[in-house]
Amino acid sequence: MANAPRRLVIVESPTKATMLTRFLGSGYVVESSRGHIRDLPTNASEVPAKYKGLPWARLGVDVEDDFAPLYVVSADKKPVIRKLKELLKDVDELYLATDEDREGEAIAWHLLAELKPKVPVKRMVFHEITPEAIAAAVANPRELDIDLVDAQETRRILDRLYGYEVSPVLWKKVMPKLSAGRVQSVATRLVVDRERERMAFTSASYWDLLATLDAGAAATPRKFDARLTGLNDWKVARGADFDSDGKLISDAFVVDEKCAGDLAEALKQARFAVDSVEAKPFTRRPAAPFRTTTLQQEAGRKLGFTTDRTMRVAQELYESGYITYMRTDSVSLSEQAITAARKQARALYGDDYVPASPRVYASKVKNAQEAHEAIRPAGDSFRTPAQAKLVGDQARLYELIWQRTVASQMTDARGQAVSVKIAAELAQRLRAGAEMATVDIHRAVFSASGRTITFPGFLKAYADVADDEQGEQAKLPQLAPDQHLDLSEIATESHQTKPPARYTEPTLIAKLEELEIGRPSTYASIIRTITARDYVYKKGTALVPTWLAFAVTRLLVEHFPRLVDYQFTAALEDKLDEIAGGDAQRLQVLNDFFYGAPGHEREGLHDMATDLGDIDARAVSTFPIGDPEAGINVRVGRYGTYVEDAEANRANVPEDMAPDELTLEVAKQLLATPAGEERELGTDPATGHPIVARTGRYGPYVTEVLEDDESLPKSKRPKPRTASLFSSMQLDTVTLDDALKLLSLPRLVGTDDEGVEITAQNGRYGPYIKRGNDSRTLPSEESLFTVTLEQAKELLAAPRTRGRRAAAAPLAELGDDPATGKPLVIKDGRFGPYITDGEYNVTVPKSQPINEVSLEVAADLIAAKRAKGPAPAKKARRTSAKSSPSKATKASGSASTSKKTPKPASGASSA
DNA sequence: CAGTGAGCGAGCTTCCGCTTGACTT
Repeated sequence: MANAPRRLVIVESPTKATMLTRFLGSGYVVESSRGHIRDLPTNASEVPAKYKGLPWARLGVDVEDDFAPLYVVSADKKPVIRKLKELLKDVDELYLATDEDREGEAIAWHLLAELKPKVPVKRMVFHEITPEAIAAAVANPRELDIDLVDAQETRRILDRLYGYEVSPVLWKKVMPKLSAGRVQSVATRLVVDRERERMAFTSASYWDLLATLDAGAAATPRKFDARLTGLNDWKVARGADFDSDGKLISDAFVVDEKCAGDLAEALKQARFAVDSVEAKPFTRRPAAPFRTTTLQQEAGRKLGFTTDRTMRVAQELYESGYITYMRTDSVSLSEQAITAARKQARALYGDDYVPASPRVYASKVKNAQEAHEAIRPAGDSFRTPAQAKLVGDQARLYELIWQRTVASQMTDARGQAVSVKIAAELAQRLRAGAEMATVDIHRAVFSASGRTITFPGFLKAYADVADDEQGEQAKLPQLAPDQHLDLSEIATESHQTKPPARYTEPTLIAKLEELEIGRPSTYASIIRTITARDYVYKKGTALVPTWLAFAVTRLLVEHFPRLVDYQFTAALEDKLDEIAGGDAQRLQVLNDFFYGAPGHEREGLHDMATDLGDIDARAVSTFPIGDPEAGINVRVGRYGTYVEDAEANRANVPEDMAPDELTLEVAKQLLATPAGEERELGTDPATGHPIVARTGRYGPYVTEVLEDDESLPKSKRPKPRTASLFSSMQLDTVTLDDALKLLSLPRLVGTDDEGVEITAQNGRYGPYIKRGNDSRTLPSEESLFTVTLEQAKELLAAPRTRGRRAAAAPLAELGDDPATGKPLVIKDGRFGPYITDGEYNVTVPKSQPINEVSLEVAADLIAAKRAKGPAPAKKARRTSAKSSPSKATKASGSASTSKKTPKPASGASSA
């Protein structure tokens, strides 16, 4: 007993660890890493002190040394590492059982690098948790796949370089805090491009007829509907016959309103008879079991869940053991699951509903990594929804998953598709069409179709949305050619072609999956990111782009075209596969991406993100509305989006107005309406001008309304007096008296001995007095009205550096810097407490309590600052792209910027 | 996007993929 070897098995998910513990029994300790355990530092606070100040610290990747990454264990991962190290002390072997995909392999490698185990290490993989699978995994360990780890690291570094080099371009050219990335920027572009299609779309209108026909008392159903589809021997135009410009693209006949009305009238006298009946058998196969994206789509369509909600509920079901892992790109079921599904289908519906051999589904996802199974009920016999005894969202989502899984192992549905054509001969020819092309119509053709299910097969268990809609199709009676029909009702219907629909959360994610962008674990967060950045917002379920998204997308498309190319990620995936297969070098991939391929240095990210002179910030944010000749633009500004005409008149664009709603007419209307809310306070008795209170860019203010003399150019028109409210006043309570008082500013305080005027006024930094070019801040807003000439002269006589600054004593005096002899003090500044020696300033780190800052620490901080130099010198740009991939690696330091740690195989053979 | 005078210490924002954080007497 005591001699039996003890093993630590590390998996990624705690839930999986619990399940595994049950199967492995004594001798095994199973613990989880909870995902990745370390990563590149996200910001300066995560960069270890010894790397601070290095030019590449911001990136966490030393782009000058073969893109060596700097990895740190973030604060929330430290306890995990501590726990694992603790457990490692008492075992004889370590099994790294992270997922068998790129990320999982990398997690295993990071674990190895961080835990530095002294015991033998094995890499173990399994895709399903069954006794057999686990036994096989234990019996067949392998070594860590360093090429696969390399592929992951390349992906990680490239994403970092993209995100952290391009985002700052947006800060400079569009707005601070914006972001760009390989995934989010394409997601945003998709939504923007779709909106552009909608804006360019021209609708076409056409008409048709809907006839209700009576097949006689013996028929069931007796009445059915048929739609006009032909006239004489021409096809009648439908939506598909028009293109996005509203132009007819076929030789179909377009029925207009008059024609439709005339036809309806004429057809009341016509003879209707069945022309042809066509019946075709059809079969339908069940859909594959769920993977993450299809679950999100179906939960959205059938249950109305957002992707976030779907994933949250699925996580709950997974953690409580009801379903298998929910972040997967695989549609394959384990043997165990196939057996369970077939057994359940047979028990519930009978032998006829289960095919002779199991159905096998292959993944259609191109970059699928298949580390997990499809999403299905857990276990080797499924709990039916009733047995599961779940409630609420969990019950609904479980039922959906259960149905889809069981149905996926059931037989095809079979049925008959019937399509009927009915001809109506007009008693009199009808003349239709406009002057140029009039035609005679003598015959109208109507069509009706219906589907009947003869054997439901899998539909017994699971009907998808398409089936539901077809279920609503009216049944057709038995009909025979030449059978006479009576017209019961006839109605004209008008139709318009519709622009392409906006993306919804699930359809956007499905599109990203098709483009191989993003992973199951990130689909829901992609939506969160582009929403949080205000690139898109939801209108109902539709994703609508903002004008900000238009501006950002335009900048990227015009200046970083390669990075937002829809094929970029797919091509990258190919490269990563080559690296994983040992057929490509990561260094070359990164070099080409960052510095440009040899001879194409200009196309490297580094040059593109550095030379910003070409990017015209104003142009990027300006979009003409309608005809550019109209001179009306929509512009994305710091304070929101507005429209502007040639005379610089401006009006805000309401936040909930979708870009495709902002037509030229709407823009003109916006410009014609006075902006924003305002409150009329009354009339200035002195001038007769109305006085209003408004909220502006700098907060609430009052102003007088002058009649606009349209004949003068804007710059020549008289400017109305304006004044900010005092902080004691509010927009909805300010009175006319207050306003008049405010508008009386600036106040002439008096004239000094030299005859120079001293005035009191309110400004950007608050109240102040002014004498020529000299000024002093006043203590309060009220003092604008009370300050006397004497007080003003006194203020002006004092040096301006007095006042606040002199009053602000240092928070602490630390003593003299041993290096320079200068006194070090802590002062309170706009950005918090900082240490200064009079020349250099350093903000006190947040983690450091001010009263505990020692002289030594302060001196070190100042010294570090001094070492950086007085002004951050412009980074010298590399002139030669690296072309020698085989450079000596950096001396392997403790911070593990070097990747060449020995393989775990070192101890794999433990005999 | 209402207009208006100074002078002081900057430094941060951001990526994509893995995963679930937790307590206290």
